[in-house]
Amino acid sequence: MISIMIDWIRSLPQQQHTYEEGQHLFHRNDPVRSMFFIEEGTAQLVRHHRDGGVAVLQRAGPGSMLAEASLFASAYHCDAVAIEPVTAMLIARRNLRRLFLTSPDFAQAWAMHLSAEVRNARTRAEILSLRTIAQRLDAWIAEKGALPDKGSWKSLALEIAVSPEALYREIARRRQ
Amino acid sequence: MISIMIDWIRSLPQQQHTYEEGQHLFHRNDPVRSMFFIEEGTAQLVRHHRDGGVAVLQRAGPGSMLAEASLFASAYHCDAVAIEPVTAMLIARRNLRRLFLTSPDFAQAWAMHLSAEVRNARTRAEILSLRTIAQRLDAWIAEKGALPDKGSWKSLALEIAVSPEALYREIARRRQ
DNA sequence: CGTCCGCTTGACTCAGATCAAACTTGGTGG
DNA sequence: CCACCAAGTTTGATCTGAGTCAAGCGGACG
Repeated sequence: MISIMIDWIRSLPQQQHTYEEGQHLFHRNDPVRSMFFIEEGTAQLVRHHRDGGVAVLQRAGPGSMLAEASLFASAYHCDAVAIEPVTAMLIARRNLRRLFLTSPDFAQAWAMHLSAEVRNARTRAEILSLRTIAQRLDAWIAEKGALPDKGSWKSLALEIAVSPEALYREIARRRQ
Repeated sequence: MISIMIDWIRSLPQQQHTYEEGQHLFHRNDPVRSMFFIEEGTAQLVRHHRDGGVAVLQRAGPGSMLAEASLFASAYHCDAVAIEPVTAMLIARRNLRRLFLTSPDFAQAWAMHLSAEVRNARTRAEILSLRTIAQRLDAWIAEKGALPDKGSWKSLALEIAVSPEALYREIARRRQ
């Protein structure tokens, strides 16, 4: 999906930036100047609540795009934070915009990418609307194919919004 | 947002259809032939689980588009059901596609619309990842501005995935 | 006037959050 | 090579928010 777009994006002027763990790539309400293309590391889109809690809107690993939804927006609608050292390609928004407006093929690839994001986000919401851990895990597995490897169960717990302990227990129960 | 696109869409050949309550506008895996523009009534995108439960991916009322994410997909990824009598405008996909590919302005409007859907869906997921009713209601209100009127609390409960009774209690608590 | 539906409230139950303590593992530095 | 540390995992005990069942209320509408 994204891979279709890479060729186009690579043809635009770009600038590489690195970010340390915990550093912000951008802040909510910042004017949108660049689009971010993650080459290494992982960044998260997060939103802060008045009660101090943070909610993760999206995790973006190598090969994914950050803030695709902002190409035609005037300001970012959330924060982007590196959760490990990140290398990112920055593409000036106006260049990407020009490409979009002049190349129908790129525009189509972009629309397909956005559509995939819509589906992803809706699927996540669908999973989160289930009431029990067992159901959420089933739905997650139905979507992704299989349970991930051991080291990443904690972040899976975060993704499906259950406590790690509860998820461990559910997994243990299934191993019976 | 959508209003920007209406003018364009209106210029295409269209066909009006009506659907009764409970009738399907399309089924999952059906080949995508048309895009649906709701004029009257309400339809829902739903997905069925093996355990018989249904999950609502999206509610679409008058003025909104159904299956925008399918313009470049080959098959629908969920079912669409009328939850009350629906009048919809059907636009042949190939016409909309041609418009997208030939009009950069329309393509931009379309991309903006998809971006808005991405944000909506992510916001919904964000709300659903909160653990208590109070938090979900706060987040919902922060997003939409205010508590809806009395007749629609039940569907609000559905949207934030809590039982109606629990929501009523939370609202009552706030009226103290 | 009766029926339907959304709302209200009570009582009970339980899945899962939270706190807590141990155990596995990989990596780091002495 | 080993002590040590940090993360993730495992398991136990306790508590509570919210789901469920149930019974009653009130307005809309044929």
